[in-house]
Amino acid sequence: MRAEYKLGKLLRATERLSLKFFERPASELAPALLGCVLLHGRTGGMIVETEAYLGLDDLAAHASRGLTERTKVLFGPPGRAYVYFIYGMHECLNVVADREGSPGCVLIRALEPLCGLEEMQARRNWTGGECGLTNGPGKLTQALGITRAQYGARLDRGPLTIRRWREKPEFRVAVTPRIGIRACADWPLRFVWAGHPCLSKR
DNA sequence: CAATAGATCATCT
DNA sequence: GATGATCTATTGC
Repeated sequence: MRAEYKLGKLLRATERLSLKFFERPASELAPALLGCVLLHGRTGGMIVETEAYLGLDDLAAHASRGLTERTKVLFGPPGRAYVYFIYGMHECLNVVADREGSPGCVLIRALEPLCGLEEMQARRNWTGGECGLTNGPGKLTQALGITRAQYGARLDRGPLTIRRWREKPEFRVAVTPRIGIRACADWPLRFVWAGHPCLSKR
């Protein structure tokens, strides 16, 4: 676990990603996003858990049902935010992967909080440990203030961005089946920073 | 501890 | 009209 960063210091310690970075299959982008930093406004954290959703053949993926009003951003260019509302209560953030027309995406499932902890605590009304702020897909969107208002936002720059460290952290990646789905439940498409304390609960 | 229930609504059948 | 890429509180051992 790292100490909290001031926003300026975090920005200097990291660098922008190009839109090209996101233009690869979701199964490759998902592990590549581990260790990157997700920022929204003055709040943010390091990505420690992701899941890949592949598209038409992956019946667990929203895009497998085809192009609809909700999923249209998945069929567009990569590096955009796919935010959807679920269980009448939660928003989930995905990163659009792959080329235009190939609707792969990566679900961001957990962060290590790095920046704007107080603001995140207030949004979550949370008084427990730091990891509890962002160790789940619904929790992290609430903590960072991400909603469907960010649907389609580009992630290479702007208020909602993903950046990478100038000095890449060392860690091991573990792969498991995805969580909370029925179809394709045994496909090994969940990627985690092995042993990290901020992973989501089973 | 683990299991379960309840919250709550956009989306698709 | 049923379901769901979830979270929290509560119940039960």
